Amino acid sequence: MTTAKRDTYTPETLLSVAVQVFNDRGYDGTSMEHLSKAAGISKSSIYHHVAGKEELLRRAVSRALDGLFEILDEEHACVGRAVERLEYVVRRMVEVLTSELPYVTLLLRVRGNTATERWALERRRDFDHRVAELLKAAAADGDVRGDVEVRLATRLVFGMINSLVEWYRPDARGMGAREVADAVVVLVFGGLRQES
Amino acid sequence: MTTAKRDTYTPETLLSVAVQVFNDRGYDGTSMEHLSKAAGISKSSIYHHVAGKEELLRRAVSRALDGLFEILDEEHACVGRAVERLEYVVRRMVEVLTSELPYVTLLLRVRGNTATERWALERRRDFDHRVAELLKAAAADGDVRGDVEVRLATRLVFGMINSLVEWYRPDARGMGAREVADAVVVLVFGGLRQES
DNA sequence: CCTTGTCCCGACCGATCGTTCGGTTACTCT
DNA sequence: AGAGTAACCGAACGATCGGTCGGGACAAGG
Repeated sequence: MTTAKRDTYTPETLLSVAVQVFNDRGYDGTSMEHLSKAAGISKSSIYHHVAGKEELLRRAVSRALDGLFEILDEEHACVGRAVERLEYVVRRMVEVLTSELPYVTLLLRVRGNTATERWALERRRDFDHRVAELLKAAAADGDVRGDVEVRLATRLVFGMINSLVEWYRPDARGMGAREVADAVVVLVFGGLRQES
Repeated sequence: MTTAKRDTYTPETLLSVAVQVFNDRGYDGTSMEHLSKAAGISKSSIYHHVAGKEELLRRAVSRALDGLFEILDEEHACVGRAVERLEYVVRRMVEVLTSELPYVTLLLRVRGNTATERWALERRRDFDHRVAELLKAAAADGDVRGDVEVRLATRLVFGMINSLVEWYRPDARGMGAREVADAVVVLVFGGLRQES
């Protein structure tokens, strides 16, 4: 009775379809007609499951943001030397980006046209600031180079990590999330140059 | 007679206004009504200068792509050790990104919904491949670490550089294009860790 | 059998989309 | 002054937008 198997849509399964289309065409470039074609149900049927287009967006970016913020509550992100906590957060960010790829992709592309989008942008900024403070602490410890501004370095590192959503595809053989996380950590902390 | 001063719009001046609005609201999220408000002329007047919305997009991404491809033709990008050519290209990319910021921003956000957008994506891929070959050559020379896949490293470095369009603003005091270029080169090649 | 509720549909709503058109200004050149 | 034209405008086009509405199909429970 509780979780009887249904072959119909739930708000969650519909969301996974919608997010894919949003990422393909862009949120503004996606019409409810596009969604209905992709989901295989009529346009009006969508409104039986969700309140509208913007609710789909809100659910998606919420899921992405929740996944990111959970990182900061984990033990390894809270205790220990700042530079090690930073490395842990970077690695976990890559893991969340890859495991929640379509949702994070959508989050990183919101422009701020609606109230929902502006709320998403604000929460993103909060997360960025939390990580920036971590890097600042690592710099104060002397574990991170001091010749690059903390704010600037944070943005560049975020840029590298967030670029995952532009090219990472989970089905690519020989390129697991773990391998990407290792590469990101190596490049972020060690750089491109050969260490002889 | 040749370049008599006019206080009216040309396709170029109109483009600079349009690109700003495109970047604010997203291309699909921008209506011709939005453009007319921002430009201070009526919607129909826009069509006196350009063929339509898509031509504005094509002009903008063309300008960005031309600026990027010109880098590869410059002397320092063609002669010398691969790792040094790579460093030059990275530095010049940052300069082009900052000097042509709104146009490159628009370029990096096209999704591929129209023929124009797909053409832009294809040219972008060409450019990426050219730089990837440079990094590959540097790896063959032994000047770049071999424990990270060339393709992966290229994408991550591009991600860091391209993220400029998400936060760099030319009016920010104390943060010139030169300073950003230096920081990018330092981080890309040397990494975040303190070199003692 | 009949009711109840879930799930879905076609038809339609007012609004807005990108674009077109006929016509009016306002400046340039002779 | 008159002709020519670049720049602009309001009104309207068909299409599509996000969303609504009344009702049909179908399974579960009585």
